[in-house]
Amino acid sequence: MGRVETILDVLDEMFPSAQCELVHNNGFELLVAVMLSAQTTDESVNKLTKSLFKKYRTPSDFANADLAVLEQDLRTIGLFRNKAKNLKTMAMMLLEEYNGEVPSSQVELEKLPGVGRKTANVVLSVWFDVPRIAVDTHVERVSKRLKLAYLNDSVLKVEEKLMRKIPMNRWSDTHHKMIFFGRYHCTAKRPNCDQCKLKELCRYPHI
DNA sequence: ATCCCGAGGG
DNA sequence: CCCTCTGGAT
Repeated sequence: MGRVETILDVLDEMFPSAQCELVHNNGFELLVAVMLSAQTTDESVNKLTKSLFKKYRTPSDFANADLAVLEQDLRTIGLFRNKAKNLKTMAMMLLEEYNGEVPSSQVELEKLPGVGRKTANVVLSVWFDVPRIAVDTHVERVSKRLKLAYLNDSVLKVEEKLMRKIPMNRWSDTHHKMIFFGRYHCTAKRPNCDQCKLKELCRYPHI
């Protein structure tokens, strides 16, 4: 059995139902939650959005918000000043250019402030069901440890290699399984190598 | 390459 | 104390 097949089998067995853990009720809430999740655990994001989405329900609510107030409402997560500014401007752009709707193309999404390739890929994949692999810190670390990419590959290079090696109809679920694997098992610090079924395929501790 | 930046874990 | 968390803009 090939390396990729082995990895997919083990991931299927470990996390049969991995999915997006950011709580959201619509595409706009998902976009906001993903923007908030940069350098922040989704647990912290969910704790925040639980109250945030009661106060800010629509793009208009963010667009019309006083920036200083919005900053204070985001104070419990990292990078809150950047995120407040980006959310307000993003919401204004949705109203002006997209009739208040979240655009469904990569190019349009990446025009929004604070939205880069990773965030756009998550929205496309999770909300619009477009096959994408969003490479975040977990996916990058796991991919490099399991030799699906070289250590000096950029995140874009990692994404290209994953798309080439993994069947397209497996991109979405495998992405989430790699997230879970990285978050709960193959952690950045002190990974659980003892009972890891992928130990033989791994270059750790050399990254 | 560097900055932004709070919460949680070890 | 230090490191990490589903990054993006400059």
